[in-house]
Order: sequence, then C-alpha cells, then structure tokens
Amino acid sequence: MKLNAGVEWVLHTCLNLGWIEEDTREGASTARLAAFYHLPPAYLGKQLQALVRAGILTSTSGPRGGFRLARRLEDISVLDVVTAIEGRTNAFECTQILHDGPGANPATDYRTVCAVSQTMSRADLAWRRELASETLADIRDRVLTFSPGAPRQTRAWFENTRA
Amino acid sequence: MKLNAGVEWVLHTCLNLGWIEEDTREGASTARLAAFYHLPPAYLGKQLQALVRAGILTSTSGPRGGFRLARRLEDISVLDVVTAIEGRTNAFECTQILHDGPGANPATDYRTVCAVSQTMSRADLAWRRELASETLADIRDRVLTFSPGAPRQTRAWFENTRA
DNA sequence: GACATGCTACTCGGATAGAAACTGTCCGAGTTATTGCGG
DNA sequence: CCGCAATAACTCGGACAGTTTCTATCCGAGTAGCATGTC
Repeated sequence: MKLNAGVEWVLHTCLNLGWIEEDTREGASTARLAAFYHLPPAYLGKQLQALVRAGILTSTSGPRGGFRLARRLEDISVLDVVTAIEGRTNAFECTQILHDGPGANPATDYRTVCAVSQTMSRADLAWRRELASETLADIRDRVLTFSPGAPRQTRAWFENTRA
Repeated sequence: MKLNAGVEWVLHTCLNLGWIEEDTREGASTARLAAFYHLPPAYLGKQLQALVRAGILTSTSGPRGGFRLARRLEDISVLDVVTAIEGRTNAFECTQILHDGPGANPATDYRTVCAVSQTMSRADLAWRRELASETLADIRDRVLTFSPGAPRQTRAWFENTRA
C-alpha cells in the first residue's frame, strides 16, 4: 500500500507547467521537466504519458514539442492526477472470501453486503473525497502565499536552461 | 497502492475468533481458521503473527494451542489491524524532490512545508481517521443485524470440524 | 490404583523460494526546423 | 532574393531489463497431552 513515486513527480511537474505556460505560451519537453528535479527522464516521460491518456496533458512530437496542460489548473483535481497514475482500483479490493466460507450464498455480491468491505470502502471514499476536493490551482495558491518568488524562479530556470 | 490481501483475511478471522471465544473459551489454530475460507494456512499464519506482534492476538504453541484475541472487539479498531499488517508508513511518501530543484533550501523539511505533501498527507489522515473511528465490535454488530444466524453457523462449523 | 517419565502429535515462528508490481532504460516512428539548392 | 525540397535533429511512444515488494511454502523449536511402565 504505497503510492507510485510518479504521483509526487507529476504533481510538481504540473505545477511547473502551469507557471511556464503563464509566461511562454509553450510547453516543455520531458528532458527539461526531469532535469528540474534531477529525475530519470524516460521514467518521468512514462508517467506523463499516463496523464495524456487521462486527458490532463497534451503532447506534441518533434522539435519544440513536449507536454502542455490540457486544461486550466482550476479544472484539474488532485484525484484526477492520482487516478491517472494509479488507476481506478481501490486500495482495499474485496475478494469476497465469504464465498469460500460455509453457508455462503453464491448469488450474493459480498463487495456491497460484507460489513468489512463496507468499512474499508468508506475509508477509501474518504481518501478520494479529500483528493477530489482540492485542485492543482488550490495547491498553486498555497505555494504562492508561502514563497511568492517561486513562479519567477521557475520561469527563470526554464528560460536559462533553454539557451 | 494496493493493500495486502492479508488485511481482508485477518479482519474476517478476528470476527470469527470473537464468535468462537464467546462460545468455547478457547482460541483456534491457523489450520482451522484458514480452512474456514480455504485460505493458504501458512500464509494466513504469517499475517496472524503480525497481529500478535501488534498486541491484538495472543498465541500459544502445542496441542490445543492457536490464536486468541488479546482484548475485546470493542477495543480493537480497524486501523489497529490495518497498521499491524501494512506498517505505519503513509500511502504517499514525500521524497522531498524540491531539495533537488533550483533555489532549494537544504535546511527545510519539505515534508511539512511542501503544499503537495500537505494535501496528500491530509488525504491519508482522512483515511486513517475513518478506519480508527470503527472498531471490530461495530463491524460485528452490523453483521448481526444483516445475518443474525452468522455467529451460530460459525460456531457450529468450528465445533463440527473439530471432531 | 496413582504417579513419574518418556514419547508422540501438534502448534507457532522464522527462514526460504516464486510471482507480481514498480522502477528504470532503450530504441523506433513521427514531426519540425534548418539548410542547401535551384529558379 | 525567394521558394522548395531533402536532411538532420528532436520529441514522444511503446517494448525491453533490473529491483523491490508481496505471496506462498517448508522445516525446526517448543509445548501439551498421552501412553507406558513402575511403585
């Protein structure tokens, strides 16, 4: 029950894309996005591809290509990003072992009936609800209040490393 | 980000132990607890050992030995059981990649400062809070209202298979 | 008949393989800017 | 000087290994009950 490391990477990367796109109207390539945090470029690219499939990013090939946000940060929830990487499966997956116990009803769907499954599902739901209630724009704003210079610094880095 | 299968197994097993101990004053061996759901006995035993280390169960060796609840179901939260199996680590582990970015402060602990980490930690907290708010006794009571015959059926099975 | 004693069967516990998922890497298909050539 | 075409460089995308975690199994240490022999 450990989240993929890619979740942390792409969350920070999306924030960076948000700041880059405010400035230049273009995106950024995997190589530069990875270099910003010294991440393995190819593996970060793999995660970003998942975000493209989820409709969070768009990608363009060739020179001056790369990744861009498909929609505004206000319209991307943290849950959207997590789901894109981790998939739609819950942390607790009821295997309905009650079916293998005595006195089981083969027709019953214990994923909805079993009290254990209900409790675990409720916890998963609380987790998802918390992530769904926050957008990347909310996180960006919290970053701004803590370190107002972050956008400028980030943009400057991407400007300088381009040369 | 998938929970161990053992979590489901031991939750159901603890409920069974609760019903057995209401009847006979004794516990049950791994073999019989596993046979109840056709689970791999040795692997279930491994999980139950983790619950012993966590102080949820007690174990006795030798003939007529096995596992017993260390305390009442009212005093065992679902979180206790999950933590015993999964460990105390959060689903999201902040690796502080901001330390590898430009303009980072080496002295800063980004696990508490980083806005991304804050959001993910909040979600993990909501998940844990939900699990901590429910005890095994709560689950047992919900089972009773849905299928009042469950305790008797379970006890009967363990009685019959003993012979 | 009662008791001590050795034995047998049974249990947990940790050490040992196998499978699956995560992490990381590599090369190919496609695209765009560039550069050289011809008009 | 302008337009066109071939080229070269750059990008994503999916296919291919390495590592960690989870799943499953096996055998040994220890214990409780039982059978046996003795008093």
